[in-house]
Amino acid sequence: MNNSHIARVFQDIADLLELKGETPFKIRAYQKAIRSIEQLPVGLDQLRQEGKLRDVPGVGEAIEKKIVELLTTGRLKYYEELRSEFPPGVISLLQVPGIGPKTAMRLSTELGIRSLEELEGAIIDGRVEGLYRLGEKTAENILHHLRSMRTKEQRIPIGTALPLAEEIMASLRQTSPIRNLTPAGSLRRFRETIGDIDLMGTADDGEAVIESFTRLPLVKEVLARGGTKASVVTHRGLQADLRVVEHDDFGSLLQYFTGSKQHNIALRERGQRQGLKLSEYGITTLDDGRLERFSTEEGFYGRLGLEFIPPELREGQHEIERAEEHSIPRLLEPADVKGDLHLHSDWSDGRDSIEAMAVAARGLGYEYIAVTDHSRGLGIAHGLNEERLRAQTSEIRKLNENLHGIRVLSGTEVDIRADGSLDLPDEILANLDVVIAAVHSALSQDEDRMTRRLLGAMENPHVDIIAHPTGRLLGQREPVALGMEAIFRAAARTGTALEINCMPDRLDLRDIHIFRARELGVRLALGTDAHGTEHLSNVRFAVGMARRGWGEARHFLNTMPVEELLAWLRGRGEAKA
DNA sequence: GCCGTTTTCGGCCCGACTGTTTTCAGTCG
Repeated sequence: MNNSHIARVFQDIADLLELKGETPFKIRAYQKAIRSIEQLPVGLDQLRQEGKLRDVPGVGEAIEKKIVELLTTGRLKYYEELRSEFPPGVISLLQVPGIGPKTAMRLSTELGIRSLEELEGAIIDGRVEGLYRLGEKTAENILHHLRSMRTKEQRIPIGTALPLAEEIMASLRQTSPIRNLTPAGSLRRFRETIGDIDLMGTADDGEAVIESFTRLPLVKEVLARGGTKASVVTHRGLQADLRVVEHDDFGSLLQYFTGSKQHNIALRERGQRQGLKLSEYGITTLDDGRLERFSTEEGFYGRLGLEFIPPELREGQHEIERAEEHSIPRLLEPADVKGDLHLHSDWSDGRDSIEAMAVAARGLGYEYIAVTDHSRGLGIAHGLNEERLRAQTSEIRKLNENLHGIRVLSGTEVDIRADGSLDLPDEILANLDVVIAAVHSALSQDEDRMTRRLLGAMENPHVDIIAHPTGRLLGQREPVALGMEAIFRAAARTGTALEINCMPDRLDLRDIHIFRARELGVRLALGTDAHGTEHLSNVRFAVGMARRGWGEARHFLNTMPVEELLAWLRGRGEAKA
């Protein structure tokens, strides 16, 4: 029973308690615990063994007991009893926007509705609008949400959302007098998936800005339009909201709309203890009812005695305590990255030549790149055999004599075969500057086998980096079964770096893994896995993940200057051997 | 159900919108 299973059980419990009409505080207590569990960088089973379950924010005596019961028996008596109190299918009605606990219960008990299909039928038959306090408009509204749930994509990868947001912002800046335009919400916090695009800005003439926004070419439908706010649907079916606020309130509002919800709740609870009431309009002193407004977030946090908290850390975990101590680390920034350690050329399945990749990388201000084409086992990707790899290495040597301002390192992305052996012999690997190893096949192996497979690769003294360790593809493929804690400990022990793969559909390792790996002293490496020059800038997505994992420049290989990096790579090989 | 620079008991974030109301319940972010 892993963390997400347990979180799901608690989510069901929270929903059921809502249906039951339990006190909101009890429900919130569950929700707080759920958020914490979802963001936990270690397994609950491990915390239990260490006796640290109660250290998890929101886990007290009762929830701890329930976690232990779930871990040891795989079941939870309280949950089963609670479920038996309600007709089957009621919980599913809560997924529909506009349907809360009260409505769900009435639909279920008065009309016998047990599923979303039955709900749709009942609305069409006109049975729903007959219920007390449920009119025609409400029924219509529910039907609309019900149908759009089917067609609308749930959350989309940040790799799709951010470029789209930037496109919107660029055209809005051109066509309207908006100032301070910036993303808010999960986009600004750099979550790996985004529900909708939230944008904010200031302007003297808010209405003119809103007007321009709703007329942008990529707007497909205008959902709502007011004097200071509008919601539109863009051509990809993604919703975008714009808020135009007064300059003097910009800090308060940006803070509020950046979230996360849990962060804001924690912040307000803290404010309350200081006799302050926090809202999107500012900070009110409870004694005299005086409202202070803030044009910057720094001012807002400062008023609470906190240092500025980078948006990527605002998840309601420990960031507020750290800001109180003024001990928030200086997080990794794009400018810290001095090179790319994972990319492909037209020697394997890349599109561009090594030289073209090198020139593009130089344009980004890099000092070096490592060419890490696939090994022979990946036939479909034109993997290199020993002979071609030797030829490539000598071409790189020649290239380096003629190239200025950038150094090309020789390397490979060697396949880790199903049996754990590597696809190229050690003597070949020994001649390369950088060796990345990765799993590309037999992805359904069980946890024990897969873990041993990766551990074996890490023990090889020539392997420097493990690429995309969990193999997940966002929204398409689950991560492979892997004992992450064992992987992290082995990586720390052997000095093998783990990659944060920058491909927007991978982002692998993910934020909570980065957090834990770093905690255990694992070195991390940023790799774009670029198959063309245009992919090199994807590094920003991994920088975002790194920041969410509280990563600092010192945790990453790519922040070293080239000579230091080469020395590290050589020294590490010797130490392992 | 959690939790403590007021508290081991008594609090618990804050505001807005919508529809169905005649003063507000329900839902959302």
